[in-house]
Amino acid sequence: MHSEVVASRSADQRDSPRESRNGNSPQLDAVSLAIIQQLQEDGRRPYAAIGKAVGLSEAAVRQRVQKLLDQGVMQIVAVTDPLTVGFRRQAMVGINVEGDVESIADALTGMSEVEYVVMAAGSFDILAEIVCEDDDHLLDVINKRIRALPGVRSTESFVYLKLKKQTYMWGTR
Amino acid sequence: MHSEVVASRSADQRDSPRESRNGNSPQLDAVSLAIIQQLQEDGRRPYAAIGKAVGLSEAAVRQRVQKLLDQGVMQIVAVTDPLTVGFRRQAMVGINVEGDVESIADALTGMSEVEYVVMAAGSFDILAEIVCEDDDHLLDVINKRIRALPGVRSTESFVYLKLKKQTYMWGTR
DNA sequence: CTTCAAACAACGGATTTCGACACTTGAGGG
DNA sequence: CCCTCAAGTGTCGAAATCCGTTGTTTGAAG
Repeated sequence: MHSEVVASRSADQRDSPRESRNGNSPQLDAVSLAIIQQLQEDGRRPYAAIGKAVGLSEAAVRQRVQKLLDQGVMQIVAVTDPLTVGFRRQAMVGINVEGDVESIADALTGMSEVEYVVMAAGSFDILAEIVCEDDDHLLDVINKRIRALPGVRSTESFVYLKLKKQTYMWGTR
Repeated sequence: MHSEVVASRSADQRDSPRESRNGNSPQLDAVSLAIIQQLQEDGRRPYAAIGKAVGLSEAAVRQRVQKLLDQGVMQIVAVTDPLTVGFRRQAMVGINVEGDVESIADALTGMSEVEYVVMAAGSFDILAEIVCEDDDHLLDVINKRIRALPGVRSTESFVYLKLKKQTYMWGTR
């Protein structure tokens, strides 16, 4: 009744489970999409309930979910507003680069204060979101670490005042 | 050793479980922080395992987690890179506003294509992340919907080329 | 036709979830 | 000082879930 799904010789890549799921787009089928959608609504929804919703057995759902996690296509995590959890300063930093953009992006990816890195088109080459404990920490990261990277031409910072919305529900529309 | 936390007779508030957890910062204690950290590593980790890690009973962890979810402090969800899941165009939009910034932010919050809204300091008043299916859709949202809002003075868009990092692990450092 | 690997369903035991009840502690109020 | 109330925590048992295993089917390759 439902078929295809990609080959995907499983798990031998042992690299980071949550960074840069780039390279290959595993070509998700409708069933996997439906599973992801279920888990976007509730990351703890039981496998059996998901199976009923998408027309698969509990075991099959479990296999699919495990594979999606292993492949790095999806993470199931708790998400918070850092400002409510003790991190007092947060900012988006727009960065202009001369030379290899991707190597700069990789360097940012390695910084623990940087939660989000995107290569973009427009007046910034890279957008990076930074989470810090206080002003000193933020200043340090931006001025001492990011601006110090060779190839960074300029940066512009946007300090967060208030987080108004944060969703992961593209599936529900 | 650990205390406060509310009763949480469960679920009767049916409002949005995931938008604007602003207003009150519920003042989290160290134990709740530790619980959140556990769930940032694995959103499906069993309560008993979390309890062992943070020094609490399973039931106590269950109550705390439920309360954190009810309060909107935390969500447990599946997170993906939209680009790998069929959404071909994604962008960050910087917005300048004249008049009431918050009402514009609220309007953006109501749009399903807008996944992320932040009020910021700097050369933009608001940053909004948009997820669309294709170029036409993106163009429509930016030009017809966002720019049409009364009070929006100007916008600048940064189309995403590649998502390099996306984590929620501030707890682990 | 045979072989092989992947996906799935079925099953059973271990684990987890979840509601209910009881105990402890601390803050007020009479 | 005692009482009461509220919040947090621990224990327990039944129901549900998770998870490894096994066997079947399907599709592609040899």
